[in-house]
Amino acid sequence: MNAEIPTNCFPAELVASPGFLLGRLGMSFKTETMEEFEQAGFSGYHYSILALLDEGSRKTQSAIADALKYDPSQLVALLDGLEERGLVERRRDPDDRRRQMVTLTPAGRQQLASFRKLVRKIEDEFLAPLDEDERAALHDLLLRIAVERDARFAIPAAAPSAS
Amino acid sequence: MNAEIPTNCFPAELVASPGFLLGRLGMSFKTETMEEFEQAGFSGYHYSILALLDEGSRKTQSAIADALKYDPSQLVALLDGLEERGLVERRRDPDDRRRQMVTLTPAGRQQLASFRKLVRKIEDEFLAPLDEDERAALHDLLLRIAVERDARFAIPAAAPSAS
DNA sequence: CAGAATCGTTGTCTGTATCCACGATATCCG
DNA sequence: CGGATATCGTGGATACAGACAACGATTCTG
Repeated sequence: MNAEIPTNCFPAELVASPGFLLGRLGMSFKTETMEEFEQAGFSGYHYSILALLDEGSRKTQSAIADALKYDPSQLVALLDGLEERGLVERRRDPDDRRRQMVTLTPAGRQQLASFRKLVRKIEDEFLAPLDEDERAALHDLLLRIAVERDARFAIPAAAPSAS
Repeated sequence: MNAEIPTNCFPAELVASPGFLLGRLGMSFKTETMEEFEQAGFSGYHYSILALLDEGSRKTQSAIADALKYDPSQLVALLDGLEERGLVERRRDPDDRRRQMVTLTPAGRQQLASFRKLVRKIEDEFLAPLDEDERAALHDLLLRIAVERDARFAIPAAAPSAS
């Protein structure tokens, strides 16, 4: 009858579910972002770390791991990568020599700016079918869900009116 | 120093990004769903397969794999699990004995109903902070992005009374 | 000062997805 | 009709990230 309904389409009942779409699109976005970052020799995790460091100046590794919900052992390798490229510095906290204080270097800040540009590009492509208002609406809806589920999403009011 | 900004919160610049929220929430939803299904002795993939079979009656394994973007070898194990429980049947297509025609059994249909209830529950909890209209708005926005990115999301017109 | 706790680090381990090779069957083409 | 080639489902091997546990160094507690 209709060659228009190729067998290869999703079950309508799944497509009708916001959760399913959320899962698929979220995964999709994450994958794409990761690919773009890897193509640049980094991972999305690196960006998150740099962004975090840019806000609160000095952080210990456990603070970073805690904020981003990364496994501490995972964080070691990530910071190694960043340090090798001179984007962050690790120094022992003189007050507590168990701790490593991680700080952003000027080169790190520069790299962060580059990351931001990349992320904006990816996001812009991804949200292409939506206009400005719709993107804002989407963000609002998602944020409300997120905050409900994890207090870490709550904006500290001091947000620098990004974009 | 500032108890107001607990160190364990996300960078504002990430929270301000719809893409970041999408990725996090999508992953979160997927994980939760998977946990719930595993707790019932299944995986989310099983649900997708059953839902797909419920729509187009007879499907070959490659058609399923193609529609759901599963690896064929992955599908084997999934169908094994479903078949062991008597939820689907595999029969050689007499017209092409290479093919396995997979069909839903009555028990499979029953299990599918149970899955639907479970999914509805999970989704309802997840979207708790949103009312009906907002959920619809969210779904609409996500769907538009999804369709743009993958034609398989296009609804075959036979779905709601729309069209 | 002794014991317990914390921090960063290393190594391991498990589960998952991806990729490849195989037997069976079907199609194509001489 | 027959041999080469392609497709389908299957099983096995591989690669890989994420979770977990053990360790030295340091600090805190009593």
